[in-house]
Amino acid sequence: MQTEAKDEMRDKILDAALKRFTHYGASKTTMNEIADDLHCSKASLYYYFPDKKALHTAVLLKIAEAYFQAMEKEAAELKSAAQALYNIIDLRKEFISKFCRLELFQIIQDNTTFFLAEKKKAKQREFNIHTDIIKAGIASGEFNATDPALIAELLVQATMGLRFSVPDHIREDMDLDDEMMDAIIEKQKQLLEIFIKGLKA
Amino acid sequence: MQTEAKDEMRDKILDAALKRFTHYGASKTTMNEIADDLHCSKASLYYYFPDKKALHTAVLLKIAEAYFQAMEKEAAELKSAAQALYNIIDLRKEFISKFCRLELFQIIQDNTTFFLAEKKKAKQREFNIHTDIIKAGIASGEFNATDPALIAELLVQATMGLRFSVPDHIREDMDLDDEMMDAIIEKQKQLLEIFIKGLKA
DNA sequence: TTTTGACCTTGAAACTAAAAAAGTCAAAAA
DNA sequence: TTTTTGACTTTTTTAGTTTCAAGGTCAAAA
Repeated sequence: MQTEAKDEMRDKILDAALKRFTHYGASKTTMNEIADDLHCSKASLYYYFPDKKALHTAVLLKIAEAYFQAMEKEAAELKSAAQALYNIIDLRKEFISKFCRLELFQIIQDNTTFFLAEKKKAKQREFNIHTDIIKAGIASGEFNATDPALIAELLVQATMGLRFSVPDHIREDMDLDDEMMDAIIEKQKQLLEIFIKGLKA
Repeated sequence: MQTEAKDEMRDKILDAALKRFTHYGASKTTMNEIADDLHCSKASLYYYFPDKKALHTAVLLKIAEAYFQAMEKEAAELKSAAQALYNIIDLRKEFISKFCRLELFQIIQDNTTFFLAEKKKAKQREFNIHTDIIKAGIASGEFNATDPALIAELLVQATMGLRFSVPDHIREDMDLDDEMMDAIIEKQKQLLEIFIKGLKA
């Protein structure tokens, strides 16, 4: 069966690409370099991916999948809804630290219909995870709210927004140093604390 | 006395510049155009302002002053702390709608030591206003919190952050259409609602 | 003290050429 | 038949250059 071997090669390409991207950034990585790493020809890459953008997208989708699965695991195994929300903040930090060098922002800036749709799906998935956690919190009597979905969206957006409003200037590459990162995480947790209090009221 | 007349001319220049900036954007406005509007020579402008950036800065400081004074008035006349916080959201919207065409972002991107310091001062002033409102809320028994300054900073940053996290993409010029603007204001008020509940707990 | 015309200087577009990387394809290999 | 490849074309990026509008200066005038 051809598809098995094909999927395997596809995966090898994704791994090689991810390595290059994390090390040198997506924009500085050429198709030839990836091919050389794999000891194959550039033309082979084009047998598996229609173009460079498709490769970028596939890499991004792959790591996004890992991110969401980690979150979903957190949500599934939760003991306390509040604790799950705190843990997700740390999870997100880990993810960003790990993959910030990819220059995802470049890919994410792409505003084609396809990509806007993918972004929307990803946002929705994150909202849903939070909705489930908040629902669990309501069910257990930990929280008190009527519209979990609305609350979840608001919480995610308010938390993410701090990433932009806490730094005193937004760098072009949207990158931030460790110190700033920690300051943001700290603020996110402070906000979550008040937010949770608000949900208990 | 020369300073009086000088200040008057300086003000006329600022008004003319503001008009041009709001109509065509700061980057599309030339010193010659401003001079022509005032029926004076470009060289005259340079008698009052050392360079174009100084003019930009002076215009920005002028409208910022009006913005802060409106906020401070709101804070001074407050009946309910919660209501004051809601009103400030509307005040901010009004301000942004009015001056978004200036292309302030360009000026704000300037990261010289001087400008970073000015930005810091402005942020601090906004924090202070919020701190005072929250302190008033605590004093009146409306809120229950131990660190008003920390809460104020968090509230401002969380609110402002929504400006970036609610839109599905951040435009280069940081501009947003009316529809998006309304969505953001709505979110800001929702957040404020929960935030205030959290402060009452 | 303030204004100005004439002048100098600078920086952002607008081209250009060269290089590098993206992308294609017919033929070979598996 | 599926996969791979070298040799090829096309597109994009970069670096160098020119040009011109806009920024900025100054000595003289008002």
